[in-house]
Amino acid sequence: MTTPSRKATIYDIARLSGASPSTVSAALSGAWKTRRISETTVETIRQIANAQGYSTNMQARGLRQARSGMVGMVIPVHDNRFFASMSQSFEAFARDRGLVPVIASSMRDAAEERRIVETLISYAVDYVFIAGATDPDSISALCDAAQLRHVFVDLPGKGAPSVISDNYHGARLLTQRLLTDLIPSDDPARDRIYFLGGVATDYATSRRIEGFRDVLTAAGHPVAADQILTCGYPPRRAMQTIAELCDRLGGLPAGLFVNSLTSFEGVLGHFVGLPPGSFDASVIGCYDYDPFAAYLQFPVHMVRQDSHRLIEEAYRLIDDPQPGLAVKEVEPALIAPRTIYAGPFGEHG
Amino acid sequence: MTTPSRKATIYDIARLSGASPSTVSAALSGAWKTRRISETTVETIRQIANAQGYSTNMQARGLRQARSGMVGMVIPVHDNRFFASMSQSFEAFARDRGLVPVIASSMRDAAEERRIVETLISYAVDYVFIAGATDPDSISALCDAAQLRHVFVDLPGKGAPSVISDNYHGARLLTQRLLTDLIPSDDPARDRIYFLGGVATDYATSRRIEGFRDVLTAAGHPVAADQILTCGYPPRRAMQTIAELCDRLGGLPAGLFVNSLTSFEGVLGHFVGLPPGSFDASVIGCYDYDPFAAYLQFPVHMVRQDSHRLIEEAYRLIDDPQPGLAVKEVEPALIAPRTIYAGPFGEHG
DNA sequence: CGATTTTGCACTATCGATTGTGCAAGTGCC
DNA sequence: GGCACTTGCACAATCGATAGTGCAAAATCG
Repeated sequence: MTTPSRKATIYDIARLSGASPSTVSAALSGAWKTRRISETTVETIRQIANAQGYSTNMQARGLRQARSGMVGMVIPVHDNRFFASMSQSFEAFARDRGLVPVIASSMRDAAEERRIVETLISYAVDYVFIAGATDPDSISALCDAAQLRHVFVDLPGKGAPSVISDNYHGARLLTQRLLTDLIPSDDPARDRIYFLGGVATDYATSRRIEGFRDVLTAAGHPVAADQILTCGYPPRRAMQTIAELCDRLGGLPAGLFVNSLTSFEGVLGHFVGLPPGSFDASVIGCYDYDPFAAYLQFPVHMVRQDSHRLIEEAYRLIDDPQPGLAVKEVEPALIAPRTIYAGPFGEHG
Repeated sequence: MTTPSRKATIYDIARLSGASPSTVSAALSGAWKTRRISETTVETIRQIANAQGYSTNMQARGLRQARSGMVGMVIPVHDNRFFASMSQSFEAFARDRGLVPVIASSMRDAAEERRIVETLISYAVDYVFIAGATDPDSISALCDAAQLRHVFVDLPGKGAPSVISDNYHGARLLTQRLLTDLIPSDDPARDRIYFLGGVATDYATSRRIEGFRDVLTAAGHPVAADQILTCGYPPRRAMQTIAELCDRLGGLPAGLFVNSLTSFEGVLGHFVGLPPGSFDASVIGCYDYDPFAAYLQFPVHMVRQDSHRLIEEAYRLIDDPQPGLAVKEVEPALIAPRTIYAGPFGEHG
């Protein structure tokens, strides 16, 4: 086996094998059956290609075929359990179908999101998934112009099929659970469940607030405006907000529905300053799951979104597009405190 | 603005503007200054291109230039805090230099790792980072054959520059810390610090064991073979191993050095069954950081690897390759229990 | 004003693959 | 043996961009 100074092409293999470039192409791309190339010729070519360390130039193939064999996915951030596990599933499914996954994060910035999609279009990805879209309509416009199939995940868009987590139902489950465990307080001010974190106009958050509100209202606990503390996602904001709340109430509320792990991180930052036993009279829940958060000093009920299913359904929608506008909802699960969840990728590290 | 049925090309823009395709190319690619195209012509072309929603076909450009404008990175898994935050940094740096990041996970499988690198080569990525390589030499051989610049991250290779976390030093820091907090037990069997998790032949783990051993030995606590429990990464294995250890010792050891978050997850799975107060006489540390793990019922000392710096240095090595074989080590930091780390991306969620 | 230089652009080959088409040699059948 | 098929492959066009080169018109100069 010689070491060629440049990468071998089908022309090199053609020269070495005495066949024509088109024959080499057919032999190596698998098209030889339909192109009536004899199996012996194919075998010869394969061996030479192997010896030369040949590999297809995907840019050339892609140019000719106007496809690239890549699938794109846009996520808000990588370093978040939910999205990271979506990435993992996305990649596994992509590989199953022989596609190359390209994952980019938008940092929740609409302009960045658009730029990413434009870039993916430039690279002729075969289709693209947009998770947690900031501006779905704008994305759909871009994709339509480029005739690019796309699916929204976790946050629905009007311009394309969507797969979302059933946030309303998840929030109901968690709220119900908190309500069941609630220890009535003699202090009426503290005797309520508070919703903390996220942005009220975000689709997911607004659905969760609806679920939260509906369950409480139905149980005869009307929800006041000051019970909904949508202070954004950063831990620091949540830390400040919970501190102010505790100040105002003169202690922890009877119940707390934390809307995201990052907010929960901030909540913990405050809790650490409290004396032990402070949590005994409170029930706490968090939308989203983290194995370590499940093992804190106090029990935490968590909701685990099924990112694997979300992606699975997204691929399904790409494969056979439904007539009309499909919105598929995937049920999340309530995870009891101190339970290690072993999911599709739960065993890896 | 009309909506073309297919994506506009430079030929369409050429027809519409009356210029030649090569002029259009130069105008839009930025090469017009050196190609002496007048600024008014460029402006006209730009407007038409804009109106047509033109975007460069990167496959065509890549084919011609034998580059793609993409940078590849291979990581073991996405859903792991350390690697996810590496992804985030990798992506940010890539975008800063106008490159498209492509991240793929190998699931710690050498064959998969090779396949990914071969694929990246097929797509003509400009260079590639391999994090936590399973078989670095084999990867280097592949890259050399394709004349592809590459850097190893977190686990060094002999065939290319490497940036690694200073595992030895990190392990020393953590061990020292555990030693300082150690509460001497009257039961000599339990009065030792145990190392739990990982695979002894893994580069990172072996370096950590060295650090662990050296600190203990120097402090007059020789390390017996049964103190090193490298049971792999999956939580379940760690859970079983710690259970057996506690059985054997008749309780928790005085100190525990857990080698990874996933192992720590398993350890917690066992701890949850123990009565409260069981941890009072033990000091516990974990190599790797997780904000929630830092807030458990008992204090946990954690080591935080600086993934951002690792990637930064990796890009540096790609930019100006050092003569000889560079191995850059990046220092990890010891994080006290109950501290929220706010790093480059610590504020997002 | 003629010679020389500069400006501004068009022409054309090229990157490495795929794909529609053409054609000679071989095969089967009567 | 002659005709119709089939087999097995080569030829050439093509995808959309970039880059080397050539050339007319405009500008500059003495």
